[in-house]
Amino acid sequence: MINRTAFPIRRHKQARPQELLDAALSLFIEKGFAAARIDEIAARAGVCKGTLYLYFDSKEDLLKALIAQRFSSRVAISLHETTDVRASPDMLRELIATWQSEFVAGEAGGIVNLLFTEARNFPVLANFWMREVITPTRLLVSRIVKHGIERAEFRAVDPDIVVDALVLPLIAACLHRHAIAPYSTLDAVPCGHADFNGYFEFVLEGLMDRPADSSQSPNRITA
Amino acid sequence: MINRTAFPIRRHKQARPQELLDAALSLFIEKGFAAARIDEIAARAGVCKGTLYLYFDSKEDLLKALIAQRFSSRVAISLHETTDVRASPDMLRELIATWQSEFVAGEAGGIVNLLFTEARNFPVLANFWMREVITPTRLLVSRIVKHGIERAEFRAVDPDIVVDALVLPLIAACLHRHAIAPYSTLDAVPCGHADFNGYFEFVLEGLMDRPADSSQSPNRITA
Amino acid sequence: MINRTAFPIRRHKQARPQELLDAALSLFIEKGFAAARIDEIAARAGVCKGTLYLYFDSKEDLLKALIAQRFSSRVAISLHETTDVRASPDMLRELIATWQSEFVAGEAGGIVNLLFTEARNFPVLANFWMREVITPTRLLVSRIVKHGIERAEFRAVDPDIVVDALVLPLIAACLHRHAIAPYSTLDAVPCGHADFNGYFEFVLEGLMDRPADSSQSPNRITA
Amino acid sequence: MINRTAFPIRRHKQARPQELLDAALSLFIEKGFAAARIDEIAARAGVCKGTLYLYFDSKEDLLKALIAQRFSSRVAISLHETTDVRASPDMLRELIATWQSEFVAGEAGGIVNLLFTEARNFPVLANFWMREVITPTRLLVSRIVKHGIERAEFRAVDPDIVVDALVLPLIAACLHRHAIAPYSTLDAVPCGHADFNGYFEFVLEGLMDRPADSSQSPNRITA
DNA sequence: CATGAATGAGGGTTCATTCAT
DNA sequence: TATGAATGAACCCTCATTCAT
Repeated sequence: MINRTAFPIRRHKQARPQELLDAALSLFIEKGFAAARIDEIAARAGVCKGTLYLYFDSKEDLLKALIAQRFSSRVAISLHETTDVRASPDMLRELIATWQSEFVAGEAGGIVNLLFTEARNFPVLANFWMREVITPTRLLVSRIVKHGIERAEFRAVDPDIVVDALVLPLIAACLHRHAIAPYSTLDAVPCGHADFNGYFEFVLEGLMDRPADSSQSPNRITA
Repeated sequence: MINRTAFPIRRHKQARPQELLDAALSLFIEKGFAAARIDEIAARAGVCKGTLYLYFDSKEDLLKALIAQRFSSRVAISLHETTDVRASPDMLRELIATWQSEFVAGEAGGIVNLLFTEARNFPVLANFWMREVITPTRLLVSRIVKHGIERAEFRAVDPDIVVDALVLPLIAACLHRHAIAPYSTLDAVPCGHADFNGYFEFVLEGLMDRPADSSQSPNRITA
Repeated sequence: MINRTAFPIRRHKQARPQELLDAALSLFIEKGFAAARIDEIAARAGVCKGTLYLYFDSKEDLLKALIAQRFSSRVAISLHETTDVRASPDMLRELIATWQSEFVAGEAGGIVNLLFTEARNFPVLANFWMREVITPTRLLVSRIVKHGIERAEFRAVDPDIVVDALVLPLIAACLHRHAIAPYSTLDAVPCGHADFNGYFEFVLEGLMDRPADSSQSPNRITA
Repeated sequence: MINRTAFPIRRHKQARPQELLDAALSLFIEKGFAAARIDEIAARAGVCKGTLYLYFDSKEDLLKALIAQRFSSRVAISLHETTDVRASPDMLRELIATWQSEFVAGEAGGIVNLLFTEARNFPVLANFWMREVITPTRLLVSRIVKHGIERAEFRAVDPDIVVDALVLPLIAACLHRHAIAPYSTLDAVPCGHADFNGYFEFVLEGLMDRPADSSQSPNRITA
């Protein structure tokens, strides 16, 4: 049908599985798992339907492979790596910036949205989200906060509350960005700032025992 | 088979459409739109499959009717009602408590989750969410904050940031509660406190120009 | 497509399952389980593909239902019923005649052939054949023979050998009739006589201690 | 990948077709024609799937080649060879023993089972069975019996009946052994004696005009 | 109005066959 | 000659929708 012969047909290709995974991920994100058609995934990867089954046992297997690859490696490991680093407000700032750029602004958030959408049908996703993402992230932020409190940089607040203040808005912004924004014509009012810098400083100020000179805050409005 | 009409068990026929809508909503929330079976919706409403089509043209029509009825009226109106009330920190406290009890702790959050899940296939849901929920809520919170700043109760911060701090965690907690928690075996570490009181006080303290005596804060940890 | 409307469409029909079973059996016998198409079974029963799944869970379920119905009831029970009857050579004669007319001459043998063909893929069939058909049949014949020996009507031979002599040829003839004969153009030489009377008398004569006057035997050839 | 030709492990290329035929036959016997996978046949022959198509046009072609080679030559010829031998009871005894050991006890019966199973789809198999196996076998046995009757060793019975008595149980036992026994857990009661000696003597005794001293029969039970 | 048996398009999956290397 | 990745027709099964009763 399609002029395959016009371009050199790529065979014996080791990259096939990855192409299929990429195609599957993009379609799962676009349409959801159930609505994504095997034919379309294969077509997007430039192969026909049967070829997909040379590399993956089933549609569900595609999703599981995606989880194993995209989450367990990239996301989780990148978080664990920072676990040992010395805690500091700058670390928090950096962590939030990374999350924001990757999950809210970037496309990785599509996976998070997929995860929330499909957790019902694939409970392994729910467990993965808790074990590999939420738990280590909350732990990391919690440690930094405790460290700050011990060194008297921060007020003595319940660290879990600070974790909520830092992590939950990012999740909400991520889900809004990928589940709502693309389909709404009314996104003039953003849900969650494109740039969380201001938000982070606000939380940090709330952590400081004495906002020495709050006029320095970039969030201050000079009426 | 049996002449059920002989018994007064049969509800008024006028209630039929509403029973079907209720059944549809509960199943959409439980299983998602795609996975909800017409047979099961009809069965839950106490009628047979064919009867459903006397009242609704299609499965999609069911969801659209639900949107028109449940979303546009109940949820939105309850929020609008509070719009005109005089702004104050207590109002914020109350607003957050209402949200928390209804959407995070209660079952109404299932609708929010459905909304996020199906916005892709039914963009009207995305628009509804923005127009009827997010925009008025943010506007309301924003007014209260501005009012507080004008009266010098609050520091002069960007009101949108406070809105983010108050609204986004509630959304994240709501979605976590309904999309992740029921399917995860690892919810020992909650995502978002069951009770947002502590969180709210933390944000409020961050809003105060001088946390005069922060030892009054319930979040303070007495080392 | 087909002028369904020409004939009154039969709906609400309780006979549907049986019509489907009949259609399935005839196609399984004709083509084997694997080669029988669900579409064709449904068409032969006068319904469309999906209708079949209102009554049976799967293609395999069709076969299992057939086994339960055709084997466990008709064949097995008819054999068990005769278990208590008083043993006699006439009983043997009758038993063999019944088998011959039903399994060799009649269509029931198609089921036996199906059973031999599909036992590999559905071991339950092999067990059923042994438990419900072979074991009780051999037991019955064995009892009759033992009874005859005790009453000195028969020579004292190993009953199992007589069972072999009576049962195995019937099985072979049945399988030949349904697996080979319809597809061979060379069946001029039959494999197993159409009528087992002569064969039975031959075996019976072999059982008699003294073929008193073998000239009475119908098998005797007067050279 | 690895240059296998560097090692003498690679068989002569001329042997390739035969290796494929052997692999195909063994798989056809094990799983049946339809369930045997081309991939597995090729793998068992030590080549890859595509190579098979260098030697055979299709899966069906494989079976046809097998028929031409294995069935028409080996089996049939071995039977024809005995056709000319002088008839005698000992010949019958030997013939039955050969059949028993080869087709019932041995693996050659798998071919017979394959033949019965696939005759429907490949009528040439049915014709082969009749022309090359059944007809000559029955003819041979018939001749021996007639010879015995002429020499007054046997009673004057219809030779076809004796053929049935001798041939059909072997066929039934063969098919039972290969189609039922491997898949049944209830083979405690055998269908057809493992050793047909007793059976043969029983038939032979029935053939004798006067079982002069039947106490010599090994089948006699000494009550 | 209400029923529920029937429909049939469309999905995921298998596997004999092909063909560029 | 040999490979094995790719193909795609055909299968079983699902389920929203229809319609005779």
